Parts: sequence; structure tokens; C-alpha cells
Amino acid sequence: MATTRENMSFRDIKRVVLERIQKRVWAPDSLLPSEVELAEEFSSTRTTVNRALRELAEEGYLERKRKAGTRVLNAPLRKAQFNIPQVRNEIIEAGNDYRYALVTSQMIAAPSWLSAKLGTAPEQYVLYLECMHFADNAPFQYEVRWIVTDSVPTAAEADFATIGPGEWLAQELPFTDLEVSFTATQADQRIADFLDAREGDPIFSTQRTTWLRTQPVTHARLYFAPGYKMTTRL
Amino acid sequence: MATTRENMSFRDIKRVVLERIQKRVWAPDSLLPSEVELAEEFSSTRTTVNRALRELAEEGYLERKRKAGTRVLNAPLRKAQFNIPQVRNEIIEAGNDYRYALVTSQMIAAPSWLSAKLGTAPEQYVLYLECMHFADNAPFQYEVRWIVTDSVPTAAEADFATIGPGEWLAQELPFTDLEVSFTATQADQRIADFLDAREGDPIFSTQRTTWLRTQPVTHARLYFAPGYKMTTRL
DNA sequence: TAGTGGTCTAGACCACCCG
DNA sequence: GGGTGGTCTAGACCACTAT
Repeated sequence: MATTRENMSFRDIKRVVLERIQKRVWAPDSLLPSEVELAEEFSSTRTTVNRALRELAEEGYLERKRKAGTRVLNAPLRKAQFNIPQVRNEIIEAGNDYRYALVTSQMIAAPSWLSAKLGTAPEQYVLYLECMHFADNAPFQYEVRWIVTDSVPTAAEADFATIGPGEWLAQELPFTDLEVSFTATQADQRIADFLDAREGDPIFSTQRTTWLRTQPVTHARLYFAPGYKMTTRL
Repeated sequence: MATTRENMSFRDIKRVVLERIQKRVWAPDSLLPSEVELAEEFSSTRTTVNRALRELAEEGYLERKRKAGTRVLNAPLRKAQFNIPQVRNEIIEAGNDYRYALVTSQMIAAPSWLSAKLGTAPEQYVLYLECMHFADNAPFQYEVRWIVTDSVPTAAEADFATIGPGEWLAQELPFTDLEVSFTATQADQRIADFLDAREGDPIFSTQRTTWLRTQPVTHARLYFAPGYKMTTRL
């Protein structure tokens, strides 16, 4: 019956396998045939079948264990992927004009919560910045950022009136570790003023912390104008 | 000088390449040697080098084009990955007890915004549910959900007093398409009551819409108790 | 058109781990 | 112990695209 005419690419195999999962031909928790058997059915090789199954496993549909075989996950742990864009790109890709402005720039002693978060010495001096990002001249994002100048000495002379700290850091040095989190917060008077919002408005906020190997680099809090929505489809 | 002792695995190659990127041995926007050359340097094969570079490209470090070659991305488009967990698992994995309760269940005519979002006939009847999810008996999430019973006929008889609709749907039928979005919203009186919050509190909210092929299945709005934070590290 | 990455094949050895 | 997936090799053909 199974008239697999030609040899299939790993994409074809992925598609067929996914269909069988979704149509419950292979029910949740059940075991798939081994790679060798599938290679035979698809008149392909184990290498190709392996790539198809490996990618489906990465996408959260399958669980693979040596000797145990390949199993269909019952609760497909679907993974949502978000890009972590530069604000500039985010705005430009939405088809709007981007404008940047520096609000404040000064050296301060790191507040204790920041030292704790970054793992720096208490009271260590850091560069404190506040910036605004506009889309078509409307407030888009209010950014509050701390840069550990000990880790990034050149930051002390950078001209953040011209270029946003996020962008500058991206081209100045790489990072190896990144922590991102998202919360809903409430606009205080200052945030409200910058974002053309009212005090008390719900504000979508992102926090990013980056390290270069073990060295803390920067912490940023990004406050988005009311109505911001982060979306992904898969 | 380059005393590459043994043949390296694709993981080794990934590590070395990533180091060179991060140490600017290969600067942003610059071109890497071709796969053949790298295979020679690492005394490996093109297949293995290919896998290493392909994965680094998927992770957002490189851009690869036929003929053009492999280029280091200047603004590493880092990708954050979030799991899309069942509330139950999210709560249990945090070490808390999970409890579920059904608040409301009724058939209603779909409001027009929902028909538009899902692409269903106007006024089509859908199952409307409100539910609560508790962590250690404290309100964790208030869920509002619409299920297209035409697409999921068995939903009409499911006992949502016993099992949450998210969980039931996951085991009842697969989905092929998913849209997720995140916003900050403001607690109205009803939401505040359910979540032990005050009216006006900022609330982190997730919206999920799923389809089975072209068929709309469900739309859900999940309101998290104040203080909720979604975090990922990479 | 030439050079690069994209993919497949055929075979091999190995690591893991269930029974 | 033996079956499964994990990975590597060596070679080939092809698809795309910069020049």
C-alpha cells in the first residue's frame, strides 16, 4: 500500500511524521518505529530520518532516548520563540520612523538591589542612563539602564546623546549570557510623563541583564507605551 | 601553530567558532572561511562543520547564504525561547499545590471581535468558560476561554468542573497553529475580585489562539495575579 | 558561470540504557 | 546483552546567487 514513490527529503519526512502525530496515527505516549524501520518505509537513509526526528524533538513534539526509542509527547511542550530586537529595528520593521533621545546620564553608586542582581561589589560606581525611543515621534519606549563601567571602560566616553546604549553595547562588545523577563507594571508620574500615559496606567515592561562570561555588563528596564503587545505565531 | 590534535565533534566546532565570534577574531559583518576550509582546519568533514554552522545560524549568530558564504551578524538577533506550559505544570514545577475551579460555563453567540479573530461565522455559538487556577490556594491565574464547539463537538459534554479546558483540549485534540501574545492590562472589578487584587492593578495577561489546520479551535485570555513575572535565560 | 551552502547516501562506531 | 539513537566520515549532486 505505502507507495513511497521517490526518496523523500528530511522536510518531507518531518511533514509526514507531524501529520501522523496530529491525526493520532501515532497517539500521544506511543512509540514510533525505529529510525531504521522508518528509513526503510520512506526509502531513505537513517541519517535523513534522524535529522527529521531530531528537529521534531527540538520543536517539542517528540522525546527521544537511546534504546527506549522515540515517543510522542502527550502534552506537546510547544515553545514560543521571540526575537530580542533592538528597539530601532523593532520600530523600523513596523514601518515607522525611529527617533532616539537621551534624557539623563550620570555616574552613580549602584543601589544595593542592582549589586545583588549583578553580583558586583556594593556601592560600585555605574553609569546610569535614561533614554527615550520614539516611533513616528510618538513615545514608544522609555529606557532606564545601568552599565557597569568596570566591565565596559569605553562606555564612560561613549556619546549616548547620539546613539542608544543598547545599540552601542551591541556593537561595542558581545555578551555571553542574557536574562530577560517580562512583567506588567504601573506607570508612576515620571514614566507616565515620558510615555504620554496617565499615572496608574498598566505598562508592559521588559528587563534585560547581560553578562560577558562571568562579568556583569548591564541591566536595563524597558517601559513600553500603553497598548504595547508582544506577539508570536507558530 | 593551529595544532588541532584530534578530530573535533560538531559541538567542539560550535564552541570554537562561538569563541572566535565573541573574541572578535571574526568581527561582526566579516566573512568566515568556507565550510571546506574549516573542515580542513578542524581536520573534520564538511558535514560536521555544516551542522555546527547551521546550528549557530539558527541560534542567531551567523547568516548563511549560498555563494555569498557565512557572515557574522553584527546585531546578534538573540532569540528567547519560552515554554508554553499548562498552568498545572507551571505551578507544580514551582513547588506549589495546584487547584482548579470552574467559575462559569455557558453557550453564547460569539461576540463580533471573536468571530473576526477566529474567522468564524458571525454569531456562531461557542462555549464560554471562566476558570480559576490556584497555587497553594492563592489565586494564580484567572482564565477566560471560548471554545468553538463546531470544531470540537465533544467539548459540549466535557466536564470542565473537573478538568481545566486547557488540559482537556491538549489531550482531546492537537493543534497545528498557535498565536500567543502578551500585554499589560488593568484589573477591572471582576478580575480584581478573582485575583485578590485591587481594581486598577496592573495585570500581566497572555492571549492564546489555536487552530487545527484552518479550523479555529479556541481563544483564551489568561490573567495572572499581580507580581507575575515571565523569565528566561539564555 | 563559478563558488558556496543545502542535502542525501552508505556505511561505520559508539554511548546509553532497558530488560 | 542487545537495540536504540548520536554522531562522524567520505563522497556526491544540486540550488542558489554574487559577480
